[in-house]
Amino acid sequence: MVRKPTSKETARKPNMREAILAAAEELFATNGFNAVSVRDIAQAAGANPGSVTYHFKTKDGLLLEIYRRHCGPMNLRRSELLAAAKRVRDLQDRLEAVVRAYVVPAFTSGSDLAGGGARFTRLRAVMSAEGNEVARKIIAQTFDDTSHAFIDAVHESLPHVPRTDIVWRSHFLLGALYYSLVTPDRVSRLSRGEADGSDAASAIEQLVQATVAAFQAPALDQAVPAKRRPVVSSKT
Amino acid sequence: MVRKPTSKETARKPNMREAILAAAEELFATNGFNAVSVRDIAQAAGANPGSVTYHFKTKDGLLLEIYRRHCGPMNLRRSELLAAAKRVRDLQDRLEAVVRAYVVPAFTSGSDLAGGGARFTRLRAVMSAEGNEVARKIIAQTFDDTSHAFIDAVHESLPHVPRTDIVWRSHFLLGALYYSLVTPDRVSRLSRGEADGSDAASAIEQLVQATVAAFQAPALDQAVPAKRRPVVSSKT
DNA sequence: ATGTGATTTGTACTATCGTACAAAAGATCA
DNA sequence: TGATCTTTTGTACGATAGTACAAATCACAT
Repeated sequence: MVRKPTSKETARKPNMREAILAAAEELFATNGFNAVSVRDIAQAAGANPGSVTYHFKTKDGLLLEIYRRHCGPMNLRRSELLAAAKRVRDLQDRLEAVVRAYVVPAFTSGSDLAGGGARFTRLRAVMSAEGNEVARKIIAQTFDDTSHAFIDAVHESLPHVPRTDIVWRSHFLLGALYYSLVTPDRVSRLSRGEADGSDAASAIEQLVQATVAAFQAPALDQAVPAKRRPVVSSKT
Repeated sequence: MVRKPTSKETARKPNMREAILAAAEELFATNGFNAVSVRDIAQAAGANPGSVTYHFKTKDGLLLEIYRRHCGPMNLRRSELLAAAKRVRDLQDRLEAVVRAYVVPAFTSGSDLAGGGARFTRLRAVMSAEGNEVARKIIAQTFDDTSHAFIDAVHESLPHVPRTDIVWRSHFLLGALYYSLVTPDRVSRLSRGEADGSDAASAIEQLVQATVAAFQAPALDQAVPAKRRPVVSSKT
């Protein structure tokens, strides 16, 4: 409707397919999958609803393509950073480098996809929360390898911590990472404006620092030696 | 149970209202708000779709009532546990008790609502991820007080850590907490069966231990060079 | 310029959504 | 019992969902 029969020189539409992907990514990441209609996406991309069907066949197909578009580059970037991190000699520094190799690609773009890192990570967070079927399949078969590699690398830096504990803590890391991208405003609010939750650099530094410390916590087995128990007693 | 006396005040029938609430809570928590239809809820509760409208007027009203049902008891429980935790003398033990006061009510039932703790927390996680409007309003005005009280309590145990850092780390804690309830299977999978992600006791212990360590991490200020003060720029 | 294949548009179809509302069924008490 | 209030049922309505598809339009090699 807003279409203007201007000359072809002015605003040349580079690629409608890309516009649809970008719009869908943004809308899915902020509102969830089911809350966004194909018409919403088309409108945001300045396209026709039928165009979405043409390029991606179904709404699920569109989501699938978004994943396909990002998974490769992000995992590649993680592998590179992880490989580099493993070459750090000092164990303490290596741990931090390993954590950073996991965190940084999630916040920043890992390829030519403009600023896609944080947006795609947020998308994954939302799809994960919604229990989206399409997402779950891809995630499990695409990211588990990376996660295992990450866990192993952390374990190498912390041989005295049981692998189980490391799995838990890396799980917490991912949850914290997701949540930081989902509701950054909460950080700003709770800090009474002293911190900006949507500042990626701050988020990364804070997350890396906190996570390294969490990984370095004593193993759980010997940490609960029957001394502590008093406060948690009440139960229903 | 099968009392004979009739009093208009007490509700003791096979309450359909309760069944609808429980079914909605479960379905929303696992599939998100928009993916679940009123008819799905009615069917799961063994009720008629019209019954949902009768009791809760709208779908939003149903979600609202779920929140109303849980917020009070959970915050009350947290306040009690936090008050008890603050009486712990040893600073190290107190910090752990404070964290536990925040974590435990999220995993376990805080009232007579059967096993509602974890389910409701998961619901909150999902609504948060979906950016649900109804949820956001209630959350901000109901949980921010609790969060501030928690942050202050942590800060008292760690006076040398800037409040901003504590806000970030408590934010990470909530993210980790949410994610543990959203995809517990991931923990089981990544640990190759050695850990059970859906075991609340393990999750609590792991989360408390990791979080205490994260809170105790050195302050960030000296870890990050200058170049701070980016101020909140208007975002999209 | 023209033909050809790729893309975009407009529209229509069916299914399902949230919600409304009248009638049926229970419950309560004079 | 019959009157009255509460709850449940059944059904219907308008809106919107995902998708299909033919017509219109565009890009470009010839």
